[in-house]
Amino acid sequence: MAHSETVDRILDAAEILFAEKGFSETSLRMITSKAKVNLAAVNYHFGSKNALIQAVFSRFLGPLSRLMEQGFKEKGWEQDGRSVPSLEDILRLYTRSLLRIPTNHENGVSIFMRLMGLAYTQSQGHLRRYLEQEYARTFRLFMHFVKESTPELSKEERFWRIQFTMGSVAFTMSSIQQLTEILEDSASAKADPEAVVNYLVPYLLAGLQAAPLKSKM
Amino acid sequence: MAHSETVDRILDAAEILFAEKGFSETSLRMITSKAKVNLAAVNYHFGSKNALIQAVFSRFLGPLSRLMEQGFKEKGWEQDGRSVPSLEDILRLYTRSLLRIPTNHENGVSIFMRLMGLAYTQSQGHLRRYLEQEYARTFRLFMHFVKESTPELSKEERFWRIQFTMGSVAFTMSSIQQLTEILEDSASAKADPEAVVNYLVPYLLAGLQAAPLKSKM
DNA sequence: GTATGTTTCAAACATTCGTTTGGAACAGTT
DNA sequence: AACTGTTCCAAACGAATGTTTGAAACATAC
Repeated sequence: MAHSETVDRILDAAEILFAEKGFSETSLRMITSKAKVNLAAVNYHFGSKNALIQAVFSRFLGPLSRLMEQGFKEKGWEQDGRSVPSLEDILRLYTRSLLRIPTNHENGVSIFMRLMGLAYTQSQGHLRRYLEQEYARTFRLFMHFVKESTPELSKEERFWRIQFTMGSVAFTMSSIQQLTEILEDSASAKADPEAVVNYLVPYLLAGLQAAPLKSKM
Repeated sequence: MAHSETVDRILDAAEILFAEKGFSETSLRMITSKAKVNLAAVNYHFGSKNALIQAVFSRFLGPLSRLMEQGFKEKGWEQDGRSVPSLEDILRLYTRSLLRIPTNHENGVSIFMRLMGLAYTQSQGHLRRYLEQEYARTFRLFMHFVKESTPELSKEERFWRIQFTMGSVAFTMSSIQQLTEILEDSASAKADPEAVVNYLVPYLLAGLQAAPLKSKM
């Protein structure tokens, strides 16, 4: 249940394989052979494959939630209070929290982002439900801040812009590995997640703050 | 091979189920029972499940490519020529082409967009290869126009912004069905793909044209 | 040392998967 | 009528899946 050598090995192997191939395309046998544990270990320690998938996520999500809420407090932001952080501050806090998730592997951050992208697009019913339940609080907080920072937008327009924003993040992060490889072939610079975020924030900021379209062309 | 009642029924059922569940999560038996044809019909007419997946895409991509190239010619844009369309014109042309793909079902456009999103995130090797090969021309044309319209951006910055843009489109469209349902619950307006595009274009435009970040915070 | 609770392991389980098979049904031609 | 090529269909195939089993191995306590 709690901590164990075997449990960690399974989680380490699983998160890598899930990120590489997706959930359905990764079999328990791939995981257990990569982790060098017995096949039955997954069902023994986690109960089922779906439970393992959720366990992989919660190992990331726990620390991430704590990082974000800690950031709120440090900056003195309160949901009920009157302080209204700027959009850039909000985006910076969220992206920086993402980048600072503690992980085992070197590419842990990339892996987690890829997993989040997969979770959103690959419509695994149980996972979506789990994330919504586990993350409703953090997500609503983000919505709240965006709302206070973009009072000029209509409710609908703001809703869609948040979707576009999440789409950029999820999609980019879900393919960040392949993308950086493409870029490193042509250009010379090594593109780590931190650099990508520095490109991402101004883009998202401009999109969220854009003047709405008045009339259709 | 060519046209047949059975072939169409299989394609119709397959594209809906793929869009709903994903490729790996959809079995041939689900498809054939929904299409009310024999299980062996898929392998008889298409050869394999992977070939069926590609057939589903080519039924969309053929008309889409023709719509886009027709748009280029109508506007007098040429890849080698000197005419430099504005970014907004480019985005408008691409999104309008997407919206005008001829389909059988009522929600055909949403289905196709969802499929494109899945194709990009769900790393189906064969499908990615097929799309890159089939679509290289159209994609490079888009890159070319964006490059000419954003001369102030560095090569790297432009690369990433194009990724962010594609992410917004792919992600939003891949979940447009669920998202509109959410919105229709809270708000009253019905959000069809055309309306979403009218929200999307200004957002993307602003992001692509944003001033690059000078220094890291 | 014996007993107890936990973890590991090889083997088997039942299902489901994509694919193949061989003949029936059908259409068109000679 | 007899032949030919295409399409359909029930049935089966082998492989792979997630899960379960029951005994072995291990550790810890009495």
